[in-house]
Amino acid sequence: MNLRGRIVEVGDEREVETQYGTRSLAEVSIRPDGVDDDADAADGDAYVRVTLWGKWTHTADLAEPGMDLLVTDAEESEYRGEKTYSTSKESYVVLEPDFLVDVTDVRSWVQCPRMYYLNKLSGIPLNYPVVKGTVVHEVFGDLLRGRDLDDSIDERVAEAGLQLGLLGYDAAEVRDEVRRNAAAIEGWLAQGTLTEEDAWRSEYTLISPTFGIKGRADALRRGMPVELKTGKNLRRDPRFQDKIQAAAYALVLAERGVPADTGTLLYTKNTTLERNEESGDLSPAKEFSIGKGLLEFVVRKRNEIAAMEFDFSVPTGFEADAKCEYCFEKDTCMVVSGRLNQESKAGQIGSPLPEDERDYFDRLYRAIEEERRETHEEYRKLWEQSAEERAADDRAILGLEPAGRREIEGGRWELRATKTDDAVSKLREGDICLASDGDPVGGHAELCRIRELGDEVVVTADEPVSVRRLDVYPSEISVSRMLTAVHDALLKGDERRKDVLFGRREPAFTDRSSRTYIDNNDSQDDAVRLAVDADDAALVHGPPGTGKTYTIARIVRALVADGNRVLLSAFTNRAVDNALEALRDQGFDSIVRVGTENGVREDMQELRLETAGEPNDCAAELNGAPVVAATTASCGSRVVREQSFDVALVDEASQLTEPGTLAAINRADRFVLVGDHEQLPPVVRAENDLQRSLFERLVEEYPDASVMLDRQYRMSQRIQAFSSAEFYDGALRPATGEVAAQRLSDLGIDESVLPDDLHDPVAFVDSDSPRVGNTNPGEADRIAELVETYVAAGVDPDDIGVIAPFRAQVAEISRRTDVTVDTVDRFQGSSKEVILVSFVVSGRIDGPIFEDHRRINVALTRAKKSLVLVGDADALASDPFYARMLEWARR
DNA sequence: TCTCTGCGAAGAGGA
Repeated sequence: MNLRGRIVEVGDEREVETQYGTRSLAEVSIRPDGVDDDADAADGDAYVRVTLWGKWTHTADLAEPGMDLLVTDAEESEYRGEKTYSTSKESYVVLEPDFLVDVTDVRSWVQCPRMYYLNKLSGIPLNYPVVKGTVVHEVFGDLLRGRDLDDSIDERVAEAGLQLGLLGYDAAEVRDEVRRNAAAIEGWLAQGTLTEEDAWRSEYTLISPTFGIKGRADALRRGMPVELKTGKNLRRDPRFQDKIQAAAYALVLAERGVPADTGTLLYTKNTTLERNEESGDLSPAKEFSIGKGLLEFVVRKRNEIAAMEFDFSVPTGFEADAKCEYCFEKDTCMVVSGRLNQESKAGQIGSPLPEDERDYFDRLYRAIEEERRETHEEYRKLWEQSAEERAADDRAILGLEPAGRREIEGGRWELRATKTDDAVSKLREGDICLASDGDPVGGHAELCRIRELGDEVVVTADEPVSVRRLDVYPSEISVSRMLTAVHDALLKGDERRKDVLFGRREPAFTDRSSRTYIDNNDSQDDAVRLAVDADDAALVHGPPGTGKTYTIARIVRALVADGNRVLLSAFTNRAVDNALEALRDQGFDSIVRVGTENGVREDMQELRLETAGEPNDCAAELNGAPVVAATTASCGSRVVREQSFDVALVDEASQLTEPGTLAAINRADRFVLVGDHEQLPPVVRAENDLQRSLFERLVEEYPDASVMLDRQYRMSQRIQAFSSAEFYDGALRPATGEVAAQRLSDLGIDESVLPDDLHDPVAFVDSDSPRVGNTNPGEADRIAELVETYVAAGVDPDDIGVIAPFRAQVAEISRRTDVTVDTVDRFQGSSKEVILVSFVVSGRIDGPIFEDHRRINVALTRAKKSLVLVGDADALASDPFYARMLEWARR
């Protein structure tokens, strides 16, 4: 049986005499899953003792109370009337199984735990071995799928064009080198033993809930893992860490019931001309047998990582017997150790960062790692939640019926399936997701890209799968990039900027020009001047409708005119593209847009940087661009990390975590942040230090470095009044009399046909209807009627929007009307002539979504001419803030 | 059960 629970107590290791001789053991007490946390120790079933035998005492040594422990194939026995458990010959002991360790991380940990840590912290920079390695891996996959070698090389090298160009490589030389590597693969494939195509699988995605491991095997050959290495190894055996990697995949396969006892390492730099020193072998392939002992070793190493991550500790390198003098990362290791004052086997160089910077690092490191755990939680849901729960959570599309497959170019597959219901999900066209036969973890699953998501679903994948279900596949990328951003800011960041970030120096400004940039709006004009004059940082506070995007475009133009290279960034693709649209409207289009094909709006595609092609051309396009536009997530990408700018301008800065903002501003000497901390804050999964944006912190710290845009062009006076008073100290005002006085009649609507209670630009309709979960069907009915009323009065349905706090209510209302219905969060940044807000609550106002009043500020400031609040008056009146809102709406 | 956008998904190397 598998035994799992939370560790309560860990005993010391000791030795006992058994019939097999002296053996070591350690006892661990756990509270098994399913036993109530409050259960008393005296309660017989509350705790269970598990004896970990032999080498598993190593894992006991890492264990701490509070950690989760899993013992597979545990043996049950009675000892003095008490039921106890112990490890058996078949057992594995897994610490914190929910912490999913990547196979490549186990590999680097085995090399040196410090290398694991450094890779995580600083990310792997753009370098040739990695780029080439990726290309060779792709060509390998193509060959397995039966593709022509030259076609594959041409295409795969072209795909890496931008990266190769930035590294200064020429396509022809790379093709030659890849061809030499591929020759080793081809030669091996041609040895004749591998004729049955069915025995091969390429790029196999594996997740192991039991062992807490995830990864992608390069290939499976007759069920055995094959790892490709683009280096050279002339010795008889595979390198130890390479074996570990293959063995980790074998472990996951074992969980799936298909144990692998042999692993193959393919060293493609071993040419058939070079004879193996010891064995005389000519083959680049090295096989090794995978025994239980090796698998157990992998699990113990994996446990070391999980244990270290559990308490956020930092490895020193002494855990391993790797020799620092041979390590490529030695210098980096010593610098990081020195700056962060970490103990390290390699030693330290340089003096430690000031204490407040190290505190900041520790705080953010912890917060980011908490986010990582939340991401792992998302993986866990893949197998913990039932299919129906996942579908209800919008994380899966179920009930697909396979409707054909077709082999496409490159030996890949286009898979079709038909939807049997109209359930919604987070999945969008262009997303990477997990397509499966219905069981995403234990069954056949492939990572795929969604091409079409209508009644028919079309995906492309490396291998064919009968698509019955699609699941969101979580990614750690954003978490990893946050961490590297913090690393870059502290360890590579300019001292001058750090002084500003850490409150040691006020941002400085140089009077560069006294010219007027915008002549009909003083605060916008001030904002542009502030940004142009900033030597360090400028902050532009833009409440709803104040012409933020226009101002941003004007700032960028002014900066470029002064000879600056500008990075234009924002949290979302939509905001980036909006800023670009404004720039182009102002006649400026020397812009390169960095981003995925899917993320970039259709009309901005022509600005998008081509990442595939002739290396020199790709690199020149990027390097020569005076303005580069990308989301902050993209700013953390390997390519953009290589770029430098004079100024970084970040929109939606109030929605960004500090690390998210750092990712962009790290690339530049100076920065301009634009945002509104009275609107939505960053969305983070865990409650931690990431909840407050850098924008908000700096606006409060340096009021003199900020300008608030105070004229709004969106709402009538009546609509803006509450927001202005509650959130902007009354400083927000209509830009013109026309804006202030606008009414539906301006659209040619005869307002007299509207019922009396809708005559005022702000109206309240008491729904007096009960909340059901996160919906309020009665309120939804009322909203639909109101929409009809406006449409009947002549309002264009496109001019009407409905906002609700919960997605469930959004769905409820969407079923009743065709106008745009969305959550507050998704409505941020846009507006409509008429907005109806559904509050859902009844009884008492509670729940986190109502506590953050900034969300309400967003909801109430989307309407231009008419705003209708629909809710339960009694419930709203129970809270002072909402009571004030009611008073305003009912005036 | 609160809200949710991004991101290549992984990729290398030597005494």
